[in-house]
Amino acid sequence: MTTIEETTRRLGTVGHRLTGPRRAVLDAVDAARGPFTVEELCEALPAVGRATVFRTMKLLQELEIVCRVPLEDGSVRYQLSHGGHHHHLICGECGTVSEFNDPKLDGLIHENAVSQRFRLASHSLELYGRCAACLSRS
Amino acid sequence: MTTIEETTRRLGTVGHRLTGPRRAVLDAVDAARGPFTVEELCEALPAVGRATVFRTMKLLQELEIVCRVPLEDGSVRYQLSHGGHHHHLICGECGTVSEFNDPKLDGLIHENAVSQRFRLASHSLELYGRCAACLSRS
DNA sequence: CTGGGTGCAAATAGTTTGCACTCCT
DNA sequence: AGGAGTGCAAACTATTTGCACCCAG
Repeated sequence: MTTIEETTRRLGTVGHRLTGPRRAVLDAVDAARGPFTVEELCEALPAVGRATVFRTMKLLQELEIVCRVPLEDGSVRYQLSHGGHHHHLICGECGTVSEFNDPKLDGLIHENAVSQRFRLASHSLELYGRCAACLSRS
Repeated sequence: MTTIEETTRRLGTVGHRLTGPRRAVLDAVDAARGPFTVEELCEALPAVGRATVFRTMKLLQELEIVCRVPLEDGSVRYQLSHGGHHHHLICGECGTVSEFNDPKLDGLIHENAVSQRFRLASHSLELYGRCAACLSRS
């Protein structure tokens, strides 16, 4: 099932409308190979209003269709997500962002919270460095 | 040794000047009990120019005197840091941010990077939830 | 005395909001 | 038909920059 089909279905079940602009944003997000900024999305969709792009991106984040990727310099990218809890491997050379998940890691994070008597609600972990492709290329 | 004394020394060794405005920013940072925004710092220091506050904060981050704390909503706070590598426990109720460090955790993060053939340069981990003080209060 | 540092104002970037209008369902 | 969704422009928040002036070393 494509992202678009799946999302169309999800939008419906959650009581949202599938409108032209939303479809356009979704297409653009789906077509993007890697991470992108809202600005880039706006440029790719001159027919869609800026505010709508922002509103739609917020919606897609809530639906876990895209995820927010914070870079080291404080800027933010977005990327089509596989959904669910995960962490990011962010390549500083090519910009590629891949997702990974490790229950052991999450467990250890939880243990730390417990030992500090902290009630953990969520956490975020980003790894910065160079991806395998860039390493082999150099 | 106080933060101010230590920083004065550090500024000198790295070839930076200890000026009035820098001293003022440093005093304000040192006086802050918890995390703060640059905006709050500016309000507390009407005599210091906005740009200088930003420039000084950037400098203090490089010297690891303060650290940047990204909140869940994407906004950013700063806080006097103990320096060195650490992670954050961020209380969504009182806003308190405490630092912690766990070599086992860092080790596991490293293992994940290795298994993905990713050359890890750095990473950041933030835990969001409620601190012990807030939990016992309710 | 001289270059790093500063203040100010303007510029830039990123995001949100008010409101009249549109169009899915 | 009716309310969710949209476009636009203006408002906002956050941060940076150009430039003339200043002062710590």
